[in-house]
Amino acid sequence: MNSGKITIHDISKALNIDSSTVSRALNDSPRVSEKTKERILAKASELGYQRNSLASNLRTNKTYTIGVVVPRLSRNFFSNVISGIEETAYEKGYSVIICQSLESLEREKKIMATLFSNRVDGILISTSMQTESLDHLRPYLNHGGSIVFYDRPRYFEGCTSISINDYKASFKATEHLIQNGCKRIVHFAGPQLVDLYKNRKQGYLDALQKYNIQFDASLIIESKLSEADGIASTKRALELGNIDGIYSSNDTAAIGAIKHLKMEGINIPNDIAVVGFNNDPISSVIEPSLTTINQPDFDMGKMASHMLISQIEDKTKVKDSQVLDIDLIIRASSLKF
Amino acid sequence: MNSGKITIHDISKALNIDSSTVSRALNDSPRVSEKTKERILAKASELGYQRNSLASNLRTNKTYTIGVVVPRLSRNFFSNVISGIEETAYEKGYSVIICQSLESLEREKKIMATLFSNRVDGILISTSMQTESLDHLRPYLNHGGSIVFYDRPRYFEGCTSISINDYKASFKATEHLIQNGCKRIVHFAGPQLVDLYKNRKQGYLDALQKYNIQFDASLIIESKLSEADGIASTKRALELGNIDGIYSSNDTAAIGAIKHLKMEGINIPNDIAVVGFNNDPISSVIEPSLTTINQPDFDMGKMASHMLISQIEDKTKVKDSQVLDIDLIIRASSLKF
DNA sequence: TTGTACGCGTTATCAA
DNA sequence: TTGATAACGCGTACAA
Repeated sequence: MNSGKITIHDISKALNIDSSTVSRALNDSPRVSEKTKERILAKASELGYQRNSLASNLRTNKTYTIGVVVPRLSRNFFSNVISGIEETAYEKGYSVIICQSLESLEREKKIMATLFSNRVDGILISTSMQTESLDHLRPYLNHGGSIVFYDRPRYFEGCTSISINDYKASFKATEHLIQNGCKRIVHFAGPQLVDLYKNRKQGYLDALQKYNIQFDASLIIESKLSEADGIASTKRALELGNIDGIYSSNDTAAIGAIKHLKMEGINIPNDIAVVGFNNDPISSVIEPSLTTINQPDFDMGKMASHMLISQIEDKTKVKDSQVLDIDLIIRASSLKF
Repeated sequence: MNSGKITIHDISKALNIDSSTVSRALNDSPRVSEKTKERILAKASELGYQRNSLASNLRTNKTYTIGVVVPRLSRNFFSNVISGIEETAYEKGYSVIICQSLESLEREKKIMATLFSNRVDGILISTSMQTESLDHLRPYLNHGGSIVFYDRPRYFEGCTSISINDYKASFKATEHLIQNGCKRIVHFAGPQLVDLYKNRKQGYLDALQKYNIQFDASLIIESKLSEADGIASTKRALELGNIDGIYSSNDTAAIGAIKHLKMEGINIPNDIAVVGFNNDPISSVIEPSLTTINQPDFDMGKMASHMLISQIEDKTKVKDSQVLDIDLIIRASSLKF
């Protein structure tokens, strides 16, 4: 009982051994005889001793904790990334503090201050959509902290990033539609202030160019890519006439498209083929099942966590940013007969 | 630059003011004159001072951190709960440490030790499927920590729980099938060592009884409720003959059922109606769309977080456990003509 | 192998 | 209103 207030000094007194020896024993130092080590460990568990990491961390200036800043936890993609992060962190003996920016720069700044004051050993961050300048990260870096960007890569003072090759994925997706006979492909683009969506658009454009398909600016419809946006964009696309393919920057909007096309009695894929991006669980369930890009979310989290921890533990080795490849998952929505 | 190593002593020296006064100023204590307060704050930001919470926490024995133990982050339900937890915690000035047990008791024990040693102010936990005894929580409680159980309620030493009325929800779901003409309803039950699944089964049983439908033990098929389990269970159900309804303890298995029934050319809902549990995003997309139980996951997280923090901040007030109500979302899979 | 002595950065207590 | 001092619990040079 009352096991929480036991300190090394209590063990020290109970055994008439100096607290420094107790400390060494608990840290399994070789500079303590096996015999006293055993006595100490026995007493520790008898008293229900639990180390106070606060004191230990203060003393050693090391917390075995990493901070994760995520735009929004409830998005499937991010929660899978975090799941991966947590897994690797756990294996390496690190705890994970999670904070959501909700795409707000102000929150992101507060979060950085909190993580700093808690002296986390490193930070994994996917910056908010509002974040342009990265000045608020500087104090933490100057302090000697390590930062790795995930999902949304940034170039910043020797920090590394881990992300997905959006351009290439997008190129592949568009190419796939072309090879399945599409000539007039509408692109549902995301907010162009986000690099990731810019890259997806560029991949689309370059694929068209490679196959000598003439570019028509009206075929690019920008939105925030919600399901409702997908429906609205589809309506606009149908008004353009002669559309035979839709490539959406995410699955959510693509699902909207499929729903609307079905309602209009348009055959997918023969009249209009559809390709999405993300490989949401839904994409395999909807009918017709949705061709899409699979992102290695879980693995991305594992790798990010791995990169960060190896940077924390071996500062000398400068690592390179990583760009993960992506798979095109071909399903019914794009295979014309 | 080098802004990380600034302590209150540096400010103290630079201004020739004692560090205790600096500390008071930084904590906005009323016992410092406005004038010196201003000077101190100015100097602090000039030097790029960042408080060291480790030291502060050690001294005050308070961390403004709560630990969350979750069986599996990548499940939609849990990530939404955590999203809610994080939201309320952030509002109240608490950070959140997240740990996954992956349904392993061994991991859960380690996690408890870590959270304890980090002196988190409170813990929100959904115990693993392997967890029967709660002895590993005792040291933390004795220490004076607060624990709130979420999703999977437990009775334990004055701790409170927040959960969902699984029994009632299950009763409702089964009743709905009966009222739609089902006479022989198969129940996909989850692992019966988990209370939650026990309650769901009981709700099913009691609904049958209320409507004088004779009980047939072979109609209850237990599994871990993966999609593959759902398919396997459906095969077994079909062998039983004369089935006209399936009530599954989660959507995942229900989706498996729908897929298999469609493959067999069985009409849903006219031949066999299907009801799930969880209101996964998929449930509204699959065809036919799935009737299911909606759980207020995000709100549950907010409330859990709220309960815990108010317990932390006002130990005297003993709160009651909460049971949240649930909605039956009626869709195409259960409406017979 | 063990003990001595001190410091990590902050805050609480007491005195001025 | 401010200053001096000790204490939170642990880890580590250094000495023995």
